[in-house]
Amino acid sequence: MTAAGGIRARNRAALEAEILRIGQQHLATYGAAGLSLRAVARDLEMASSAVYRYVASRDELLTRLIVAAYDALGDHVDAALATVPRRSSPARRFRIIAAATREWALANPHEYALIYGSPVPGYHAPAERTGPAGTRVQARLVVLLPELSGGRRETARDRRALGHLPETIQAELHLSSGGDQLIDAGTLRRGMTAWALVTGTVSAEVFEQFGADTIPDWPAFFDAAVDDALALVTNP
Amino acid sequence: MTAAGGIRARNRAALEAEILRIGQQHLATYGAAGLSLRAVARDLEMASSAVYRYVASRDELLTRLIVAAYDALGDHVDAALATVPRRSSPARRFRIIAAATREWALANPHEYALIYGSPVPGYHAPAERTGPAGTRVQARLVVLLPELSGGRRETARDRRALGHLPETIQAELHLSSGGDQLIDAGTLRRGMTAWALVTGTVSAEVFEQFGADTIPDWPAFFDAAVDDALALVTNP
DNA sequence: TGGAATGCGAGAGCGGTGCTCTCATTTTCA
DNA sequence: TGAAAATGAGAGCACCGCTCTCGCATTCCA
Repeated sequence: MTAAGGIRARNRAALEAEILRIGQQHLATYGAAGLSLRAVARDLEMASSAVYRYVASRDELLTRLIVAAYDALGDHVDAALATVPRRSSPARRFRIIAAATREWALANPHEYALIYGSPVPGYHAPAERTGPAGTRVQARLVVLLPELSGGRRETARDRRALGHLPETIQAELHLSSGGDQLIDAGTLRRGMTAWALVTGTVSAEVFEQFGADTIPDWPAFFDAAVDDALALVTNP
Repeated sequence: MTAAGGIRARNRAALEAEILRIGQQHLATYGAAGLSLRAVARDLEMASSAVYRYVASRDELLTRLIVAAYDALGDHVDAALATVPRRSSPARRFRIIAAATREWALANPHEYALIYGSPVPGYHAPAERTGPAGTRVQARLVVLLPELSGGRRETARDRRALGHLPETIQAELHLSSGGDQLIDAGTLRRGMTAWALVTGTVSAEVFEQFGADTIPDWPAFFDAAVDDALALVTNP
């Protein structure tokens, strides 16, 4: 018995997109562990074996969902940044990026878990596929750092910790924004630590690492943490 | 065909312990997603149905593994603290707790993922079972905070964020250590943020959230982050 | 001490999963 | 138009969580 109608008519790209869409839906509903290719196939009214024409494996679908999640977060952050004047203060932009990240994480906890939680099964998301989408938010942050940083105090330890990373970042910065600002190891190191503070706080809230209902006012807690993160970068 | 010999002889407690042990082994090897009751049963040379006499479900085993992971981390931190004089400075003790947490996380990434990563499947670890073991490290930290904190500056936002939490903690502190030190909302809030910074940094390393091989010297990066976390608490 | 109650392990079985293989059909294109 | 490629379905394999029943061993207790 052949499936209803029109399935065959949809072209490959549309079908791949629909598989991703249904996958996102299942991910949001059941979480990564509950994601099943067979269930996706059922929603598509296709035989489970047929979806393997479009997705090589479950891990392949998971990888696509990770990329999609990175992109969704990136879009959300960019949209938030777009609501604010182009040359608003870097501190304000930092706060907006942090707040948008928290918002998106709370609205999409399973997607957030996919990218900022533990790597799902035993499998390792291939960096060459998640890379470009995965660094969008960090890229938005890095461009703020030079202006944000009060002074370029850097320690020998900062330089040791990051090695040639500042120069690498510097080159990319130069290419993308054309800015000629200098990123020293201290600023970059503190910026990365500040971001770890933000994501650590978001994870604490989303994953209830302090226990459920321990923090009565998470928005206030988060704002305070973001202020601390900012102070970390601006007052070395 | 009945299993080899002596299985029946082991009493219930020993068998439960062995199930946990094999579970830990599988967890460390294959990760939480690869944990299978049937595979544990095979290692025990038992029928899969028989292990259900000792473990109600896979989630039940997972919950026990979470508790065990919390305890192992707590033991590791306590052991590290024990190598240092009883009245060493709170800053030194903070550093030891942070370093021990990182050590343990790197040595046991899957266990770390279980407790500081994303909540595993769709299931929610019952707080009444993970609670006592889950707060051991935090308890070690909290007792350091009053002495660590330079001044008790607290903002209205700190008080709003934490509500009655300081009093609750205070009462528990008084019971356990008998100390009469006061924890204000500012100190506690900054202490929790500092801990989020530490776990955020550990997660960044263990889960490769900055990308693989981005940070050339993680020990140096981590030490710098811990110094920032300490500064956050001591210099409000 | 002997019978009853309980504990325990094994096996079969249900519905689910990922994935592969084959086969028939459709579409594409030279 | 006819060969080649793409597509979908179905059967099937091995694995999973979990349940049920059955037989045997142990324990308890009258």
